[in-house]
Amino acid sequence: MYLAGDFVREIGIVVSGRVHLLKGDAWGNSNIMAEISVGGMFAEAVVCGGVGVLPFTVMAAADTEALFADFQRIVAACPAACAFHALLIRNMMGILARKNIMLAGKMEHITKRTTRGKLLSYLSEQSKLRGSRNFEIPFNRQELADYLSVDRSALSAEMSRLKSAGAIRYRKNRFELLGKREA
Amino acid sequence: MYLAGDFVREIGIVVSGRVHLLKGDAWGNSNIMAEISVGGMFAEAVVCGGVGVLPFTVMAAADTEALFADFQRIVAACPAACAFHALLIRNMMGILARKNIMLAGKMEHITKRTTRGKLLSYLSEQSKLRGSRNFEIPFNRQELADYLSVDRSALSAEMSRLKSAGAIRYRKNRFELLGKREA
DNA sequence: CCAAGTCGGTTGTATTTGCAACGGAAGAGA
DNA sequence: TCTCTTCCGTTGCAAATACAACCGACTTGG
Repeated sequence: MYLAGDFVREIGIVVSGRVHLLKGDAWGNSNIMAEISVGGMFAEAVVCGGVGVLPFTVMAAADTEALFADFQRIVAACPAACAFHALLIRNMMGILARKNIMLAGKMEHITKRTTRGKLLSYLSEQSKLRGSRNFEIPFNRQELADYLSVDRSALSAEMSRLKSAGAIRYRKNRFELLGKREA
Repeated sequence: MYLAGDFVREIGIVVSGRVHLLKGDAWGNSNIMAEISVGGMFAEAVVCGGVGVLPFTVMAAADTEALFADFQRIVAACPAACAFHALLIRNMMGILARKNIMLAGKMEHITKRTTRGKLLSYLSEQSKLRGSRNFEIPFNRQELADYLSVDRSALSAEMSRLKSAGAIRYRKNRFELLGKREA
């Protein structure tokens, strides 16, 4: 277990079991921010960014085996000579870059102030992603609501309003964007 | 100018002038997501992540000079031999990692559903960051409201309530967290 | 000293949202 | 078929929020 504020040099990789990332506020409340399951990685940004100070607490949620890699040393040790290390770094760069894209995309939806804005932003992105105005999304209602951080029933209600306004059509997780612009 | 959806292989660096990143939705509306000024970088995550497809439109906002670097080739060209390239990749990894941390941190605040939650989450983080319950933040009210994506006056009002509840104290951009836990 | 601008707190109101509860539809399994 | 469960749309209501407007404190420049 690592505590928030600890200085870490090692990236963690969950080999078996699972790990919870906890965040505590200044008043002593804490809650689970994420669960890392087998194959998942944690603390990679902190280590690769050279920050070192953990912004969360890492706690095993069950009998867990984790692998720790001193990435700082890997990065520093053989600056140019070793093909393996160069590949590791390149792969890590790719992982971090893709995570950046995911985070930036989600941020774009969530920063919209209304449920309608968040929903349309998300649907618009998905539509472009699939290259069609008719597409399926990988979430059910509850998951979508969590992703956009809104209430499920409020999301359902908003979807109904958009449907009766003629902006979208949907059934289950298949959506179609129509011509009316209601953004 | 690059259009959203274009395939890019090159990272852009603004040498003079400035560049706007635009996002358009499925209904034809578009708005400015970010402004990159001199020294700033764009499209780096897309290129480094190997995704290639731009999720936004890049447009010069004035007479602008930009430098384009084919990072894909830098990464691929000399897989291990060249010390310069290895350093470039390491630095890029660091940049992406730190950006990840910033994004994840902001996400944590914004996903709170109430203004109070967002504010306390932010203040709590700042407090830990500075290592004291008495600290200054780098935002004025309007900037803080924008960062947390809430209304400025609503933010002010919430701060007043927290103050009279005995949870925080503040003057200008200096804050103090008190004992009462109102999270 | 005055005028104009900026910043931030307050208030009132119309909207929006979260929340709890209910009910129908669809699917799984006995 | 019957029951149990899950998913999701709907509704009513209390609470939270955005929005617009206003005001006072401060600052800046003349």
